[in-house]
Amino acid sequence: MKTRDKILLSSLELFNERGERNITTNHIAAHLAISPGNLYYHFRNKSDIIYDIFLEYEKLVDYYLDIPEDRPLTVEDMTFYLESVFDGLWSYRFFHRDLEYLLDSDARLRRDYRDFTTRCLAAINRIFEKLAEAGILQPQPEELRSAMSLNVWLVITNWMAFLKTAHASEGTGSLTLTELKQGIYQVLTLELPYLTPAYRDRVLALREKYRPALPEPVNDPDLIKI
Amino acid sequence: MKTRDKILLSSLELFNERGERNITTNHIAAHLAISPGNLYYHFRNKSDIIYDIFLEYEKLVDYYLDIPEDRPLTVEDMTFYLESVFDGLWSYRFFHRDLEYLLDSDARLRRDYRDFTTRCLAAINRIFEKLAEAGILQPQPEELRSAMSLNVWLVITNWMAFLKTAHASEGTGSLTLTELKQGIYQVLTLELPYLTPAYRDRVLALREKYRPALPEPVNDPDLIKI
DNA sequence: ACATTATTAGAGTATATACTCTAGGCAGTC
DNA sequence: GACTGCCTAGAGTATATACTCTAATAATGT
Repeated sequence: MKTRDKILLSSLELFNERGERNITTNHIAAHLAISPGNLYYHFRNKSDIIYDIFLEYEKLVDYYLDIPEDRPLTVEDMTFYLESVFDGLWSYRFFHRDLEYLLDSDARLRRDYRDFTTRCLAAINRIFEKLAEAGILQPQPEELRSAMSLNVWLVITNWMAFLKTAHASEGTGSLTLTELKQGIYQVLTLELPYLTPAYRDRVLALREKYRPALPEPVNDPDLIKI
Repeated sequence: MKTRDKILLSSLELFNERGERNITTNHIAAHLAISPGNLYYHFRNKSDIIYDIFLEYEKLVDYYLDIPEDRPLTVEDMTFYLESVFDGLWSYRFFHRDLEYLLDSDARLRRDYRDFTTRCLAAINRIFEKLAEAGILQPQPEELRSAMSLNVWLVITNWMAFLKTAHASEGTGSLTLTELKQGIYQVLTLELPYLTPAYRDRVLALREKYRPALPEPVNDPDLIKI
């Protein structure tokens, strides 16, 4: 693998595990056992590394959120979207953690992220629309649909931060992909009132699959440690 | 005013405006025209300043979220809760911005914030319960109510971060209290499907008051700059 | 008046961080 | 074999940051 790609990979790994704020370019170089000079040969600065990682993230999510326009959506599609989005969020979880600072330090990133958000919101909106066309959700006026889409976006992007703060310990091992996907439970909770009778039971059953093991995730007394 | 209090006040102001990450203890001292030594006479370290500010924040929100148990809740109460919570969020907005880092650097804060979250979620839950008792919302099983409360919490605590990222510029002046309160619109959107027919129109009218001026807040092309 | 305590100034320090600079290795190729 | 273009090492640097230390000044009590 090329050094440039190794830098991106290691950076992502370290950022995810310990937070962008805690990882310096020297850390990244040391982790790869290369010299700082070498790192700076491949990237002009730390921002450029982060920007490149964002481009990967963007590409991944755009790929996941591609909506087929030639056929109706199914419950399986919805499951896939939810699973995929949370997978992506997990893989690039450092990004949302320090989002505001990152956007403040890089105008490029700010602009691109803004467009990215707009695209995501439009995709969520379109998914709702198509789920209504497919008879899974009751059709709703555009105004309500876009407010709902925004709520879904807020829940999705904030779910991980919530989990981290709700946890007692700060270790990386105490937050798992499984827990993260309980966010799907929360998103499905948002859809609940709009389900058509025909699909209600089916989606309710799906939601159950993601229900947190303990009655209240917040009160999780860490009896069960991973 | 005592120096100690001036330090807390200035810190909060600077943190809110430029982010905790960008404000050093030397900045705070310089802003107050006092020496670093003086600052460190009053606070052992930066974490202690932040912790004290959190205690204020906690106290404020706990005060706001005090729920009267001797009478039913009204729509005015609900409005008050929403307005108050967003006011508090605005006054201490730096806190949620760097939350994860702050919790990772201070075990005390982590523990206290966890309890704070639990209390807030319980309060939201209780508000929903009492709004149902008052005939404003349809009663729901505890399981759904707590999932809803969590969604409300996620929307509230993430709303500001969303606004900041959705904005094109990074200036502090471009984000206003009015915009922030459009978050109330989003929270009321969550309640919408559970409103009783008797109160539906009234809450819908209330919600309209907070509706974003432009059709899509995300696409806000900054035509109207504050 | 005197002693004690609380507060403040301001220079200073150890460490970290993002980044630079120079020298050189290594593959291919004429 | 030497030239060229890409890659790498590693020492080094300017700046920032959280925090310390000493001495002086103000406030307070007796």
